[in-house]
Amino acid sequence: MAYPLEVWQRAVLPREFYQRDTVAVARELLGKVLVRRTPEGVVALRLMEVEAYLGVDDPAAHTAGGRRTPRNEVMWGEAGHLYVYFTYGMHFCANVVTRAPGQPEAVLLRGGVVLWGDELVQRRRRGRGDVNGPAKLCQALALTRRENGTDLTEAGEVFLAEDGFCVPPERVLAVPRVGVEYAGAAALWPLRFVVRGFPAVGLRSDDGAEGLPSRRGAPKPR
DNA sequence: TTGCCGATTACCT
DNA sequence: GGTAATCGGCAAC
Repeated sequence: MAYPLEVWQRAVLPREFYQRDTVAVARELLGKVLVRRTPEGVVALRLMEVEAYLGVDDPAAHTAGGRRTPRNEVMWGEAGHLYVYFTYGMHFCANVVTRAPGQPEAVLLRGGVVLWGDELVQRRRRGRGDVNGPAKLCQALALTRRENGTDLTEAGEVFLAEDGFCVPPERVLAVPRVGVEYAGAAALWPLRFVVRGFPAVGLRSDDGAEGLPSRRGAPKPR
């Protein structure tokens, strides 16, 4: 097959994709391809886990209550840009900005499956190839403060693309977000979206991995 | 200017 | 399951 980078470069997600409802964007980001180019090579990741952050009315968001600081400035701007921040003194986390300017909402990129550049990922992750967790994702893709504000709709050093891969809605799990206990009731909002079977932190990894209704137990969701 | 704590991870028991 | 590592953001003093 042709070098897949060429394929992804021709299928970059347009601005309009990001300018919609944040929950819809989050759900639809699952299955999309995050492409990262550096002098070291190309890494491509199929997104399997994300979290929605709903702006000023979401106590768990950096922009909760209308907070606007140099750090979260990108969230206040145009949709389709990358918001990267530093946390815990040693980690970076990457988000995709959604909605319109003045509506500071975003989707945190938490994990995925490496489609290209596995060797490079292994090197950056010190021998590990798993990309489940926002800081691991940034490490695997070499995303740092330098990439903060990058426009993801241009096929440059970081962008998101569509390649026809489809995640059926019934394979998407909606569960509470991680590490936001301080946000009170909002910590329970089911704004974390995971593709069933993806080995995400704090989730059973054997649930419907083959797309079969394997022991769909007691409570019937929905 | 100070001080607390975080949208985490890895490694220990 | 517990916790150290490690530092910048941000609110309060």
